[in-house]
Amino acid sequence: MGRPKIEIARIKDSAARQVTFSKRRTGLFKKASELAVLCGAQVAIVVLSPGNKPYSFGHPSVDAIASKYFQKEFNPSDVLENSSTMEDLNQQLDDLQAQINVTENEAKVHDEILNKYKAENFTQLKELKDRFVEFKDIVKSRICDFDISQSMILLAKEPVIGIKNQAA
Amino acid sequence: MGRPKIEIARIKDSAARQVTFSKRRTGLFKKASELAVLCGAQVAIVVLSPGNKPYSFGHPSVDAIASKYFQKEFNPSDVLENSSTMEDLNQQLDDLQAQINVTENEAKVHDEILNKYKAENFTQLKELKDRFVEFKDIVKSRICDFDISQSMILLAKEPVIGIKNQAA
DNA sequence: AACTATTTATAAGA
DNA sequence: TTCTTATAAATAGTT
Repeated sequence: MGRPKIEIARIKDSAARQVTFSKRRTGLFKKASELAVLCGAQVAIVVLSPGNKPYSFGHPSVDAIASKYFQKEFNPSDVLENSSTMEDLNQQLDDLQAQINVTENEAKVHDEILNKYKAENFTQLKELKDRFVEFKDIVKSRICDFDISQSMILLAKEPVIGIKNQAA
Repeated sequence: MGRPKIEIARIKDSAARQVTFSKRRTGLFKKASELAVLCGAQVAIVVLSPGNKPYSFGHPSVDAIASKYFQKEFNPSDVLENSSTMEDLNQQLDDLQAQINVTENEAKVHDEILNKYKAENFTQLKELKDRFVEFKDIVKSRICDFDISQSMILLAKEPVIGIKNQAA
């Protein structure tokens, strides 16, 4: 970067941190804008400063992108009964297993390229985290979308107990 | 940028556009990560490709930042907030993010121990896969056992949510 | 998936 | 803060 190479770690000096925050936030938004224009992509960014002050960038808008992102294929009416959803889940699982298998095999072959696969696993890990977030969102939205008093639920490691007792 | 200076306008050639999308998306997420770490900021990015395929980056998570940004209350009742289930999910997410952060930092420090972390990531990956399987099974069992239109879905390690509101 | 020439981003300093 | 400048980092086109 500038003259010195810096390490990516929290900047201790608060004035310097503020300056860097301002510069890099501007740079990030510029990059986002370029990505959107060059590639016809939609990009939404929300940045919260350490003091929780929000800054946002959206192309076309944060709201539009957020609603797409959070709704996705999971609308209250067609969420889980939709067989394609289950197929999606199965497909995702298959893909995941395939990735694991590939990684496992390749890792045995070339010790030299372990680092590369390490990086790929890391990406997968982050993607899985996002998927996990997604699940949580689904749960949350389901709870929001229906009257709690009408329902019972359950997310269980083991199959659900007590639902039938609701009527009782 | 590379050899030629390019103008920021939609790339016409679709193959080239895809390549640029991939490169710049990676670069954008890296910049976002650096901003978050350097400045202690929270950053969420959602990118939708022209084909609407979603990619996301979140530090600590898209979900957490979106919740703050939109200031949404997700609970029609306040049951959820007291739910140990949601807390568990959030805790798991936090742990996951923490693991990711740790790995990310450590990997930069000691190249020599990359393989060790690789192995740990791999373990985490498999554990996540198991968790994903678990989710899927839960979903599937719920679909089998209940009429979706009459039900709500609840993710809980224990069936503790909302029962008390039934009478209300 | 690499390479590399070049542009772009930016850390310090003024 | 804004501008400057040296230098690190990103990346467009190529192979």
